Amino acid sequence: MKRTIYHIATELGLSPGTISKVINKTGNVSEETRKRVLDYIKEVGYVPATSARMLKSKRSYTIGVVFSEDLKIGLEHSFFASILQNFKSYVEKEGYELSFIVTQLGEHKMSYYEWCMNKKVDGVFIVVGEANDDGIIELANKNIPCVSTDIVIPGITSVISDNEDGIIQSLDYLFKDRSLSDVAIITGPLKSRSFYIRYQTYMNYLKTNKLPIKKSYIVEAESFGFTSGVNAANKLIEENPVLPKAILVGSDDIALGVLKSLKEHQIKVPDDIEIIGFDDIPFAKHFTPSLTTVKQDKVMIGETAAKALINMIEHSNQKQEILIKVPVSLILRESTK
Amino acid sequence: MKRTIYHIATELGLSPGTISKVINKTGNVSEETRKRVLDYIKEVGYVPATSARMLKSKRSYTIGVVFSEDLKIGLEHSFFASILQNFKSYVEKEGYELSFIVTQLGEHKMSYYEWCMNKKVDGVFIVVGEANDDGIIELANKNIPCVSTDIVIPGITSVISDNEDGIIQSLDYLFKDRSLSDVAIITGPLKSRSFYIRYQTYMNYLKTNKLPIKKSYIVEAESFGFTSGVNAANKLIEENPVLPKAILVGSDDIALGVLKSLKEHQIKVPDDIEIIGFDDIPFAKHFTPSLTTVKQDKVMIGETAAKALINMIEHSNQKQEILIKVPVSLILRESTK
DNA sequence: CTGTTAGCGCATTCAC
DNA sequence: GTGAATGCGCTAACAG
Repeated sequence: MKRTIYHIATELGLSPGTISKVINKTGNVSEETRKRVLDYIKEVGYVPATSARMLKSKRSYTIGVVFSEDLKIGLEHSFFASILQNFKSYVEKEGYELSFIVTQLGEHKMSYYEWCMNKKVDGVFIVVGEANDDGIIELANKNIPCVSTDIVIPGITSVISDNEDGIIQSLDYLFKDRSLSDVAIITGPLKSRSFYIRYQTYMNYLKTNKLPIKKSYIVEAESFGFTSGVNAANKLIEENPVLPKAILVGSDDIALGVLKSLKEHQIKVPDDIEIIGFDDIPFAKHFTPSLTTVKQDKVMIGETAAKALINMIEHSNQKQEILIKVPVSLILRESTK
Repeated sequence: MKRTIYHIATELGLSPGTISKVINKTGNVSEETRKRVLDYIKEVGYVPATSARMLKSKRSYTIGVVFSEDLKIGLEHSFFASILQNFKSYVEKEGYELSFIVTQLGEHKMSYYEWCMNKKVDGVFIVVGEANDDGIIELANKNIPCVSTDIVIPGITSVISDNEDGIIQSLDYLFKDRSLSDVAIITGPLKSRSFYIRYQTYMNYLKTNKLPIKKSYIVEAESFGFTSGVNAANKLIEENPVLPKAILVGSDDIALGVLKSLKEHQIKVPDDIEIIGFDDIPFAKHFTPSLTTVKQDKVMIGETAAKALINMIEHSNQKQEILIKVPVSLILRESTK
């Protein structure tokens, strides 16, 4: 049977207000009746109707997810999907649920922020989106708890892998442990922030360590995928009669393409050249040769973001621009010696 | 500024009821005022507060998504993620949004169905779940529009790839076009319905075509991934001094593992043995050798499911047990000749 | 400590 | 064709 607080109030000989109080842990209720109500509620399986509660209390225990499709990065993208999955698991344990933010409600087009107001979401998690997207900037400027990953947005908390450290670990390994001399880089599109940071770190590393910088050893892939890796490697090979001893690659997807190109050119990995990727996608360890790479901790990213957001929702509500860096680790496999 | 129908009513010199009528296309409103209201609404960007609307109208324009985590198939699983993505794109165009169904709301544990009632979702899309899960069975038995994919549940509409046809196409190719004699099968865990159907179809094909069935040519992988493919292939090789001419593999993930094992055993693909997978995962075309496989149309599955569900929601509301099969196609690549 | 009451913003009668 | 009244189920403020 469908019940309201009124039903359970009369059934218990109490008033609706009291029921509401015990449910919301607010106001004074004697321990005795509190327990009585709680027991009864559990017994009959009563749950407050979310819509009515939302109407009054102006919140929804729901977190909006920005997963823009404009970038044609959908849920198919395992990296983001995985972060979202881990985020989801965590917030659900805390009693929140997820709802995808859309920019259209029925007929009406609306901004992310309008949608949030309309749905009364408690906070938003920006998984995929562009830092200069108007909708996202509006969100950042309004007073609604926000956490992002991957992209960094002025004014809001971001949880992101320690890209710098990943590159430094890789480079230390190549230059120091392996004592190599020349390390090239094949980066992903530099308009993407993460790729840019990785590239920057590489450049800085060479500079601060007074290592030679060779322009032809720097190639920017035209896109994110395997094929662009193949193309980038082809270009590198073409332009360099003498190849570097190692290549740092901006992402595993691209790196696997690089490996493919190398194989087609009969260049042996890791004997002729060593390769290090970034991400540790599931397939990295299955490829032949398996790929040495910087592992991003998707579980920790998702959970850290979840914790940060819930904390903002339940406590401060204070928005602050923090960059939370999640540690990465270099996984050594066959593509390096 | 935040508005309610009352605001816009007074601003227009009308009454709230009238506004409501034009928004909901109900009752009689003169064409003139209708237009006036519509225009004004658009101008000021008014959108009815969902919570209030839900409270009254008992619906939410939201579709619940069952994406059980019990099977440890999360959003990371690209096949399901992709279907969900395509489903999402479609329903959003139609003005619906997605919300993940959870079984816990705050403190209270609840069933899928209770959650649906509470959230007043208009329908549910079962992406990942077990056919014999109590929660799912309850959903199927209640009067709420439901569509599933991958799993088939008594009483509800399911959208699923034409597994039979995929296997028949593969087998026809191998036996008829290529005139091979022996084709083995490495199937995924048979407790999974899709794998079971594929396996069944293989057996039936051999039987009806009076082809010899060799027990050692039938291997069930212990799990879904790459590694289980390696193991299964190892087992097949071990048990068969004389290898089959081709292997049908239950999924691409497994097939790539099989290719790896073959490579390690110095068995040439496709010269010594030909391989056909199932799914057409993104990586299938990048592997060396690239994998011939049966492509599942994730776009069509997602969209077909969306259409079916929206149709149920907006029209019949009649639940019916239908199995909608989505065509598959054999993609020829290097792993076959 | 508990009960009463007034909305939250909208949709739906039922009058007009 | 339009407006006023009522209630959806709940919370919060206030009385008692």
